[in-house]
Amino acid sequence: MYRIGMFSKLGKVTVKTLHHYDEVGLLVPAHVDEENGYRYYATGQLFRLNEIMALRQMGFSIPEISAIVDGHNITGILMQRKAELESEAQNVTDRLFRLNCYINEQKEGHSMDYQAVIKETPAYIVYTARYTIPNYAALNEIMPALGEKVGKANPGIKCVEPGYCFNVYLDGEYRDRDINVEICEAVTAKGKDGDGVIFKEIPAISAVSVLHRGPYEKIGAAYAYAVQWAEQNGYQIVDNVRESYIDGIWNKDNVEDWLTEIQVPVMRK
Amino acid sequence: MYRIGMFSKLGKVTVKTLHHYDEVGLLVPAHVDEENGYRYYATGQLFRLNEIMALRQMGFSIPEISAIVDGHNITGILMQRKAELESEAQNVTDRLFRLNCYINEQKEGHSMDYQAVIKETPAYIVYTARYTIPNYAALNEIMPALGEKVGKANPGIKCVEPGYCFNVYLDGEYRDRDINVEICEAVTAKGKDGDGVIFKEIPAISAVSVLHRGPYEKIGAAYAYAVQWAEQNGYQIVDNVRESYIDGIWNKDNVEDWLTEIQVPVMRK
DNA sequence: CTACATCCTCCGGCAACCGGAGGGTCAAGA
DNA sequence: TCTTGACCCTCCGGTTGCCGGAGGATGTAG
Repeated sequence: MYRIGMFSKLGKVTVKTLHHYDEVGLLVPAHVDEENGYRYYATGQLFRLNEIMALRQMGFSIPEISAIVDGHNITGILMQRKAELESEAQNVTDRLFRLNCYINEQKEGHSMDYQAVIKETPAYIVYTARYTIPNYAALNEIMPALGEKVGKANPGIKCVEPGYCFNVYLDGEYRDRDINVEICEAVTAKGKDGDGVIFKEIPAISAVSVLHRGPYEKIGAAYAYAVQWAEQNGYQIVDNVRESYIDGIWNKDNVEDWLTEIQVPVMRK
Repeated sequence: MYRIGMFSKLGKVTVKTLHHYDEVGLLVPAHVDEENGYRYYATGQLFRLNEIMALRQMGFSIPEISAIVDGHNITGILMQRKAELESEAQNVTDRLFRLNCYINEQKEGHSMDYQAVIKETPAYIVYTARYTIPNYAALNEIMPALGEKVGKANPGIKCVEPGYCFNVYLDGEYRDRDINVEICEAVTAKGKDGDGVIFKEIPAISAVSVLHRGPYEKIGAAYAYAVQWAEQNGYQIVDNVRESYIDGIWNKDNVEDWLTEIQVPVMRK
């Protein structure tokens, strides 16, 4: 029987770790002196310690290790951890890829015009209406008119502004004229459909988010960047692109201050 | 200017996170009401928020992000993080491999005779002497005699027992007769060489550690397991194998209680 | 005027320990 | 026999990036 310091050297762990394992009941000393509280370990406990360390080195948590060494539901925990590790591996390579993209952009020095980031958007209830518009500027008339129309037809419905008004572009590719667009505005509850207006619930998704500042004519670059970034980083585009209007003609006079978010719905490939 | 709740929805982060970023100075509100402490954010701050989120998704810490977005020593931090991520990727695949090994052994059901674990051994000062012994049992006579001899020749030197007496096997392969062995015993300071005894300092290393219980004749299996495990898990053996004697004839009568640790010095391939 | 949503500031918790304070214990040397 | 130094104990706070909740103030809609 050794005192904790010696046992810690035999097992190559710190005394603090042994204290901790004692406290959580993972490895309790073979004997504890009742007078002074000294912990005494038997050499045979090195087996258990070695197993604990082996499992720790595979990344198991302490409760998991407790379960494994005590023989509870071993296979389940093992398989779960395996899945976790696999997704973690995926994660790390993703991060590495993104970091490399970032470093490259940094080097090329075009001063980071755009920043892509993955965001989880919640589910919304929206009303929608489809249009084919000649150009982006036409939105400035259509959207307020539509809002008013829906508001009148459904008096109880409240709009969940801001940023929760967005458009979905139905064309597979970017274009700046004769655009097929579905205007969506998030509301608190479903109203009744009619007059080209449809209420629907759209699910929560992950999306690549890119912010664009300035007039809508130049938004193609942000759009292109987001799509390219998604492809490069191993994401698959799973739905039409959305644009969410944050600042615009309704609150900013200067076109250069308009702010729009591009959202490209994606999934892991 | 939006209050924190709205801004958190625009940016798809929690209010708690914004509080935290304010507290650590990473993203402070454009304006704070002096009366009630309400935080107000400008839409333009979404750019900074997006950059922060992008960097967080690459795994940077908050101090690192602060440095990056404020433009300090960007390249250094980026490269460092890249290196970290690469070693992390290595780490995760290693873990995964080890876990798979473990799962396989579990399945094959030979009840985990041995457990391999990587340990960091510290540097020691040791005295050494080389012998060719006919079999393991011969150690039981040689080792105490050697200890006594060295003790007499170097009165000031203390032995750092236990477990710090180990043998290094000079044969490249395992054998159970005519063994070339270097006996090493850790001591507190260097003494003077002579009579076949040499003091030396051995450096800290990583080693695969496997515990063996029972007589020395059966130790070959543990030895084999350790070496095989090291190879399978992508480690390179960088030095002769050591055996560290934890329990033996000096304190246990029953041979089945003898406890020995095999240490195979390794490095990442 | 009254809900109700939203905001504020603490405070504690999470995982697996580490570091240190403050104080008791033990063996060896003077 | 006393002292020194190594070792041991418990308790407390800190690490990272937030989350959850308590308790209380504020803002907005009906």
